[in-house]
Amino acid sequence: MKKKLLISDIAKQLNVSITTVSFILNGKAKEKRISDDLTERVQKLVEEVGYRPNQLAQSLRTGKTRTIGLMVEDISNPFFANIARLIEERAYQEGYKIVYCSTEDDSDRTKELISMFRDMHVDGYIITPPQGVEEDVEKLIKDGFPVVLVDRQVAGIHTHCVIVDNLSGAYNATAHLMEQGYQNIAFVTTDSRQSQMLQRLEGYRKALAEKQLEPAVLEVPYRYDAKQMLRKIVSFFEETESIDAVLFATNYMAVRGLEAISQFNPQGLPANLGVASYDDHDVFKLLKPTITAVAQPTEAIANHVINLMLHLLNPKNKTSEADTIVLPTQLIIRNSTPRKEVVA
Amino acid sequence: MKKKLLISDIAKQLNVSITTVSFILNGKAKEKRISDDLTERVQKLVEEVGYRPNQLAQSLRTGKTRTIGLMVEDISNPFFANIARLIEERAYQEGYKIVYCSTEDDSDRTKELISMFRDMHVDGYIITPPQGVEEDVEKLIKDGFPVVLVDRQVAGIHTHCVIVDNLSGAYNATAHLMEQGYQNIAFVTTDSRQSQMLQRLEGYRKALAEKQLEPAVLEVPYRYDAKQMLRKIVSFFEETESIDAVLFATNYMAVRGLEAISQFNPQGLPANLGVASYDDHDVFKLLKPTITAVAQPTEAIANHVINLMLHLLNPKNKTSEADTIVLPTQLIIRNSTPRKEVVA
DNA sequence: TTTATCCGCTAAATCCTTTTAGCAAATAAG
DNA sequence: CTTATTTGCTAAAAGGATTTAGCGGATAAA
Repeated sequence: MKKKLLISDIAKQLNVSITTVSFILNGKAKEKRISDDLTERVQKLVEEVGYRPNQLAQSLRTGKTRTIGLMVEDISNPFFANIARLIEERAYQEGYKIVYCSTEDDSDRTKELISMFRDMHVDGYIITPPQGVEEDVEKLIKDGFPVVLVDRQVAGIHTHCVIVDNLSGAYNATAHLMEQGYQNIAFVTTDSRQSQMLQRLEGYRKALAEKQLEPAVLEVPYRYDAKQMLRKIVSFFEETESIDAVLFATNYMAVRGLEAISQFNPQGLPANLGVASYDDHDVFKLLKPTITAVAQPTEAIANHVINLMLHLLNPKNKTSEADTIVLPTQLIIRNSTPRKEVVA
Repeated sequence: MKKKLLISDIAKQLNVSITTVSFILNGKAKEKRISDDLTERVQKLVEEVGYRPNQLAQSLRTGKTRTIGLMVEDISNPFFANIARLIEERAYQEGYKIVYCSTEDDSDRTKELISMFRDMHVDGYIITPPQGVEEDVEKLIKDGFPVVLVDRQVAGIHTHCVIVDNLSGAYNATAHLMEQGYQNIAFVTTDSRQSQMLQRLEGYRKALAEKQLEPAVLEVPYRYDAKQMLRKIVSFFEETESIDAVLFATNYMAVRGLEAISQFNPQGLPANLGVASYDDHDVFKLLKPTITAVAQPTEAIANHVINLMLHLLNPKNKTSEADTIVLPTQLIIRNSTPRKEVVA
């Protein structure tokens, strides 16, 4: 295990000062009027011996770690996993590392994680905020850290934010089901008061109201595990028999819900049932009845988020106004009829 | 933005030396014979003012970051996302952070990531290694870093390793299909030479050989995207019409493959086709024909990995022999008949 | 009485950079 | 011929902790 090279080793080799080497390595050769000749010799040696500055020492001195903290609700949820993956990709290209973790939508846990990230000296924060962390996040902002919220907004936090048009998404999905002739459309959602969930509910209600149809909403407690959720959905369907179509508020609820439904029909899902889901899923196209889905623009979300963050991290940019980016969803219609895709 | 507290602030407040405070905070009060009285006063003040040591300074001095680098093939793959999630959970409990990233099974990328992790001074490495990184990983080991491999082995790397019994898993799935009466069982896999894939292939071949059945293997190039993969599978089925059952080597190939199959049957998947998949998937139970799956013990994998890593990170433990842990899979049989689960 | 040991704590070195302030020699300006 | 300015580089401080080596006085052992 050969011992790590130090900047002093480089300096000694070339009979120059540490300062000079540091300037050159940090691209300040010109600014500090180091001769081109010396600049080259230093760069050549550094290259040859493979010297790499100690990042801890660098960070200690500069206060920057070139690390971004990413807190999603659940990294094992494909929606977040995909976004994380795309953000990570871009971040690495720009010389940033990503540290991520799952909040589980728990405010205490989230507070702890924020504090952990502070301890780690991350340069910026990307967060899908649960309720109840307003103060902690506002504190981050007040302390001058770049903060970008994703997927949901929280009243009381005034910062940059990337979300999708949940209301229209749910509205369009519901409208589509109505166009197909369904009259008793249920909405299965969670009981959490996350903004994106409330907006989806509103979109559903709005579409029904326009046709004077009655809403039928099931709120499954957020903390329910797969089994409990399944049971809850089963009994909901038992109680409200007239239902002929369902809109699920998330893809994992759709999966669980379809499982519940199939318990009625050992032969499989009833072909006459109308099913739509907020958030698409790889396997929806395999199911019968095929499932219409509100696809979220994960790539666009990730791109906007990381662009915003990189912009904020660049000291050259003045701190711009907090702006909210709302991205459109796409309704992916999967009927027996030829499939079309329509921008919502 | 109140300025950060320093250890010197604490020391000054109590008229003691920085050293003393440091000893107390690091649990060396007894060892260094600091009086109980002073120890308490220091702890009380630290608590009151909320002092937290600067981790960068700590790490610079100690050389430890309490960070573990986790490199999986693809964090957006549910199998890895789940493992990552579980590992993260335990790591946080033990005061370790996890930094993770996706190798995409690309050796150059992986080498870069290893080098990045070194620069970050992570304390340990958890890796799903692609081919071609033997030297780099061996170097890590030689330099004294704890390294644990997951999901696959690579010849030439001699270190701790947690894998599953791929051969038996594939063997059991194939045997099950044969018991159901299927005679022409295809195996759809990737062309990558990853150890776990080769073992699955071997399990499949072994089962067929015992009954003198002919194998029919399709290797889809690893770099193919969803569309290309689909096309490849479609043409395979067209060419080999006699096939009456398929074993897919991964769950994402299964999803793609089922899509391909359903292109023949606009009504849905043919009910008489036998389908099994290595790696289970949330939605398999919704499909017709239901899909028998080789479930991997994600929780056990994650637990073994993190336990091993924590053990290695503990300086009290002598460096133990490199050992390979092989975990059993579970064959989840989903037939029209009542579902049973059998340990493989 | 002398020597050794223990007690309770601390000064200073160390980890490895970046950055501020400035020096000595050479050139330009007055 | 002074006095500024520029040039090319550097010494030393700073960043915030951990850790080694040790100090002066009190007690115990010989």
